[in-house]
Amino acid sequence: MIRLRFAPSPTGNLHIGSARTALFNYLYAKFLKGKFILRIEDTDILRSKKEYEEDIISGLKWLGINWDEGPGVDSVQSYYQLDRWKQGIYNQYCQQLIEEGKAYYCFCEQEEKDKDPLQLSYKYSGKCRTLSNEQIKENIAKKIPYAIRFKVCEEVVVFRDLVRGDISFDMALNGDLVIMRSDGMPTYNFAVVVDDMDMQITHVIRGEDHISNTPKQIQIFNALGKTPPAYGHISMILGPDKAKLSKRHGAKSITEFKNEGYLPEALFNFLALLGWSHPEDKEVIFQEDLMTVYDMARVSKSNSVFNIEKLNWLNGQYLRSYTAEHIYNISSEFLDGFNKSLYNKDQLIYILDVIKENLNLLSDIPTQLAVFFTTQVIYEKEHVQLEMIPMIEKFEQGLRDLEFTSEVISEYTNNFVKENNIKKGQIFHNVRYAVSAQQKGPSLFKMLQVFGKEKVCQRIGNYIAYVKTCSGS
RNA sequence: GGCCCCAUCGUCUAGUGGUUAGGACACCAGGUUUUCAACCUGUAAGCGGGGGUUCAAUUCCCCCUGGGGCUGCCA
Repeated sequence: MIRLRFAPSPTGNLHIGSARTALFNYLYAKFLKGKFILRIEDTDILRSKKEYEEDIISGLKWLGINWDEGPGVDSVQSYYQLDRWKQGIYNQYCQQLIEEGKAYYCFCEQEEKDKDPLQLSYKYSGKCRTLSNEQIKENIAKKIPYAIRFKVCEEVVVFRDLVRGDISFDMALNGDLVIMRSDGMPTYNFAVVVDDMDMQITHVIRGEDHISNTPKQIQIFNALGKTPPAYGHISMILGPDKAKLSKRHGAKSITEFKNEGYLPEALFNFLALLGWSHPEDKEVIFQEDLMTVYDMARVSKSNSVFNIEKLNWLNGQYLRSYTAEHIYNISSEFLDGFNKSLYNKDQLIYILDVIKENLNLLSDIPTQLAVFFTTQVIYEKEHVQLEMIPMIEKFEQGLRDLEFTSEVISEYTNNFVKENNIKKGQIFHNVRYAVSAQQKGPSLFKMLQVFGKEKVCQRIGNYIAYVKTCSGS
């Protein structure tokens, strides 16, 4: 059975980098027809917060990344490390290692390494490795705080990375590592191993920043008598300055993308393309299709810069492919600011259909919509064309007898232009300005239809009056 | 400092010894359009440097350079 997992620590919101890691695991699990598991690594009690956990969970759900096992899914076991710690799981395995002589009590004080920046290569001496049972008992009796260290084997560890091939580390360069802190909590490297082992994880896809943790985890797996999973390390996402995208470097949370009007499908698609490519170079790919082709063999090794322009384009592709009704259904928060009594639902959907082509983000809606809701049009002298006034007056008169649909108005306008021998653009421009005081905007006839005859004629009248006042006649 | 990873247009990438080095975003030009956008067409733009191996290197090896990561009783 194939089992992959995403194991975030709730010490921050779900940001673009960890969302991508989750997505790669999810997609690869689906590609292999396996299970995808969500596990919360909350052993850092100081920095973990419930609100972050909620943000991560809701962010994943919003993106459409669903887990087969994990929080919110019925199960006998917990997928929170804190719970598992309370059940004594880590302690049990730790005890096993101590008994087998593979781990030991360490009474050394916590190292302070930040004094001398040049002396960075620090390695624990292994001082407590050789403590006798008596000394250990004595120290415990004296209530000297202790941690448990894992005896690192001084060997070369080689593993075959799913995306990079063979990677080797000389473990003689590492000191023994702490697996249980003096406060009784397991450290990351120990807890992941225990959990991945217990949960029978077969493949671990994670960020490149974990490469150097891998040999340590492999040794712990071996010490526990289990085979480690396959590891695949994906590249990092970089900011426009090519620095690692982190919270302080403008790594936006998924919630922010949502609030800014991005569609989950588009973000999902975009993230899948960041460090992976479709065998046929496709760019717009739906989730269901991704699941059938998402092979790790097509994951690229180098870091990638986050390119917001492409995300915007992709978002527009998705948005424009939707019906106006669907857009209406998903954009309520961007519609909230508008006076609902002005139009009914059907009219609003019609308006959305009119402005749809101008949309990249859901958040573009308010700007595009504004012209339909303004009650006051304020003209400016410099945009006025006095010489066109007689023509506009005539145009407006003809409008009064029309059935007020965009098709009819369009036909009328075409004939009007022909009969009066004027340029199309002139009439369009002036009418647009008269009814909206804007130089540009949505398709004119559709806009007129939405406004309705009464409002259109009234505004044109106002405009004519304004121009006449301006000209001082 | 030590260890590890990486290196194709501005950006995301295809490419696994012989290609006119392909696509996408952005850009620029043209078309279409009442405007803006969208859309269509086209242009421009790239293998970091130096050594090898080979009849032949973007592709394989080494060095340099550059970028990134790790070097915690954080994850």
